[in-house]
Amino acid sequence: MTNDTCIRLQADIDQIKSCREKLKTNSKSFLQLVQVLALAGNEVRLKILFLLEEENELCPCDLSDILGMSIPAVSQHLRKLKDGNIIEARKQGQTIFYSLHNKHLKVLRSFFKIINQQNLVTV
Amino acid sequence: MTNDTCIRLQADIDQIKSCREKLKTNSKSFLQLVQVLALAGNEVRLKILFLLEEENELCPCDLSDILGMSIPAVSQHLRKLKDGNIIEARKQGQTIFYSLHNKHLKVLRSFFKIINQQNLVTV
DNA sequence: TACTTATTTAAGCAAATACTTAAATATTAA
DNA sequence: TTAATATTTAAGTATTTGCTTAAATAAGTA
Repeated sequence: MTNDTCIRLQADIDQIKSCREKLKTNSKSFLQLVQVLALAGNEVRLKILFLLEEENELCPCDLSDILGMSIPAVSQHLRKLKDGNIIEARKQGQTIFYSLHNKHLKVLRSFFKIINQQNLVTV
Repeated sequence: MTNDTCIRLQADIDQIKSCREKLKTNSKSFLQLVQVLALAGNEVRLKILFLLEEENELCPCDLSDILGMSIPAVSQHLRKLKDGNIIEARKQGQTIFYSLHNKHLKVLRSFFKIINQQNLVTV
């Protein structure tokens, strides 16, 4: 703690303590949610998630076609989503179908809801 | 379109077209939502947003104290949130109080709801 | 006026991100 | 077994991110 730390004279010590405790209480929730938000906070990945919700399952090849980007690029996004337990893979022959994982469906659905609502408003 | 493009033999052309259209229809919504998700998808910023919801308003100084990080670091996060119209500033003397901006309250509230729900489940 | 306080801004830098191309893996077809 | 297809992985790179420290603003105080 160097002397350039800013402790306001009027700072409410109790408020600050209470805030620290709130953060501590919810620390796990923050970590979990941040992970999902960070993954969904990328245009390509949000589109992938949205499409998986709409179409149930899609393969990297189709996604690459739909999104107009290279297969490795799509594949790397899928890997991140899979590592985060947000999507899961099903293999059928040489094709791999990705779909939304149950674990974070609730959170994701709240995103999709927003997308659809925004659409109703802005159009 | 190089020859290494992957167009599956069994690809459902209609499905792909329909997906492309869905993306186009929602393109604005994606951009808007992605911006919020990306900003909230950082642990420090999510905590700041959560605290602002809980405490109504806080200054950079208190946030730095609560979060245990330097003032410039906090200030730079606040700037991003302000640039994204997620928070707004009120000046009182030499103190600047930040609070959640109306524009994205709905989206943010859905995040906070998740945090609180997760907490009920995991504890 | 000079000093302290609250905050921002700027420059610098290490780490993370998101792509590219090329190579590796695995399944199916000839 | 060889070739084609679907996908992943790896290496390289430009850009972005999130911090640090130091300096600049701006408001209140002595």
